[in-house]
Amino acid sequence: MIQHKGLIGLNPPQREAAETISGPVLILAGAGTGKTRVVTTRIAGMIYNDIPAREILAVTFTNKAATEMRERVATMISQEAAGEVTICTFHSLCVRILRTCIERLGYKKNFSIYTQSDQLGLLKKIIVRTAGKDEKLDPKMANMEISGAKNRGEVPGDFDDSLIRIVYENYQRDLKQMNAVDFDDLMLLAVRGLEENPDLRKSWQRHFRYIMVDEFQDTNHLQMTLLRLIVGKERNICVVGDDDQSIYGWRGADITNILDFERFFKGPKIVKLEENYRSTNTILRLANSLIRHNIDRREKTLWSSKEDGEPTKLISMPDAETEAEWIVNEIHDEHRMHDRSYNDFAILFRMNAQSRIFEEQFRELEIPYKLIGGQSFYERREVKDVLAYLNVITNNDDDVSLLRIIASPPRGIGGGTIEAATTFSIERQSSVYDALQDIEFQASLPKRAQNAIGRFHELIQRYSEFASNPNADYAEMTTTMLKEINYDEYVKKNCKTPDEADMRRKNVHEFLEGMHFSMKKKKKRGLRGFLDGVALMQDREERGDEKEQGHGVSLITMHASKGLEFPCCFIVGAEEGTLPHSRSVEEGTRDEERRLLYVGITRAQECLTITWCHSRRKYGDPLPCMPSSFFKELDPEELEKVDYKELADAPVDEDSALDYFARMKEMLSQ
DNA sequence: ATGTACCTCTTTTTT
DNA sequence: AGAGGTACAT
Repeated sequence: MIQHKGLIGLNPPQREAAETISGPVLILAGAGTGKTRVVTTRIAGMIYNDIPAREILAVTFTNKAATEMRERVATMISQEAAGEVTICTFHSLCVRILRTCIERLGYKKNFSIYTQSDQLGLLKKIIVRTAGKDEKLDPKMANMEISGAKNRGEVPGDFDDSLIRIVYENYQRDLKQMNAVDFDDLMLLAVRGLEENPDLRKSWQRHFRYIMVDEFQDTNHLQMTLLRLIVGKERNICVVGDDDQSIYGWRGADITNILDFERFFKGPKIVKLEENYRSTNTILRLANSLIRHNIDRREKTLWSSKEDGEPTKLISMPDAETEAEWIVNEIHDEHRMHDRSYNDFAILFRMNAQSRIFEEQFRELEIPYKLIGGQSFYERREVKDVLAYLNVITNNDDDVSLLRIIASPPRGIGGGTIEAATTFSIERQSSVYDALQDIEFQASLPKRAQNAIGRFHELIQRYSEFASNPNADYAEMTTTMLKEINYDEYVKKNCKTPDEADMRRKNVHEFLEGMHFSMKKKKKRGLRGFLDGVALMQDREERGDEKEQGHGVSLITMHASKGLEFPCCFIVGAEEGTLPHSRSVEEGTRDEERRLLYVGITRAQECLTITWCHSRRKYGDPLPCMPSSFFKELDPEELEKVDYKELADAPVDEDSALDYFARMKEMLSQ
């Protein structure tokens, strides 16, 4: 291994992790231990050691992580070499594999990718169709079951429950009929493609001789299988992760992948990173004291060379309104009196619904905030409509998208016709689009409906043809089409307020601009490629250089906070039933909730406050609450327990008050 | 075929 | 408290 300047400044374990480039490597990187730095240095090191950049693959979970890694690698090595390294998400890797081989698996090349909401829509229809309207099987539940089954490699026949078995069967059949795949299929089919075709397997193994995986604790069974298929004889696989931050078990992440890594790749070099560069020792000791209570884990103890800090405050609040009010005031004061940037603060909660009350408070005091996560841009109704049009244009068989657009805007094809067409398509095993065109089917319809279908068909056909030209300007095409169908008017009609209409119109506009921009940047990937990109992108940013990232206090779920850090964190709503969530207690996944709190605690750099409420509204009316049972597990030495009453009666801090007046004076004198 | 009013049900986390 | 769905009216 040739030394290079990137290695300077790494601590000994970091350096060891970065320098070991052949054979299996497991890097156990605790929170805030400089994981990304190690990974990027490792990639740079490989390049310095003359490993061709194109043979390196780094897999992440999110587009955001991939982009970040790409950028950081680019600062360490030549721009050119950085561009040759493949850094992508699991899902886009699979799309890449499938676009070349999916025909061998019985799908057409132009397959559509269904997002979660597409899946749920389809499942709901199937449930109604097979079990009747008042079936209480929740589509979300069904989706979870099916997704779990796919990840475990189970077929419908493996289900005892006959309803879910039939729904699973129908779901899979319909997807294939529509030439569509869901997120799990992406993994599943890529795995199947590689398993069934040794030639493909060989060629991908030769292509990527060096493989790295980020956030390895989040991998599921299928992803592990995929890795084992593309890792060649040299076994140059390096995984980085932290079992203590495994918080996606409910989504199929299999923590045994990291706990039993040796079982899959024998004799790995294991490196532990425990020196933390983020938090005060006070916070780290608190975090360590909590996570120690998990039994199945790789022992790690975070430490820092930094000094101790303020003890963590544990505050009880009467209710969620007071909690929000107090915290927002606290942030306001900190900002005014100690000149702290609003960017330094984050409010961490268990579920998105908890953010609303904080938003209200922030708006009242006119404090800037940013909601991280939440509804994605691409989940907005109007954006989904436009996407559905584009999906139908690229893949006529995509029934879910077709049914979405066929009455948006209304064009004289109503419920009756749609239902008849759906039934007909099921009988004939054809797509709804084809059913609509069927002469026999049309004969059963009134003249009016026939004409309406004719016009709709002509529209789609015309744009499909246009889109098949690889050099077409798709953004321009979409704009024209939306004008032709008078989409603006439709949006306006369906909005309660003019403001809302404006907003939606702006979203469509923004989408078109993003599309224009993205098509210009990556010209050759075509409309299909653009749609793939959108389907695989939950993170809203990537299109966002022009738009300011937004600044202010971060409102974020603990799940979404993984990987981030803030000087001051507030973990709110730490009540039994919310922070270990009641459902996780029922399901026996309390350990994962503990890790979630651990992730929350380790986000804080300098100060941390944890709050809980004696009472919280649920479904509208107040409900008494108990403090989180995790409090007993936190080292009391590191905590300062406070009751809200003490805060309310507390005299104003004299120093800060003086400081504040001094500032005001200064401001006024200018 | 479309639009409106009420009624229900829901609330975990999302790559 | 809010969204989404159903039933009914236009």
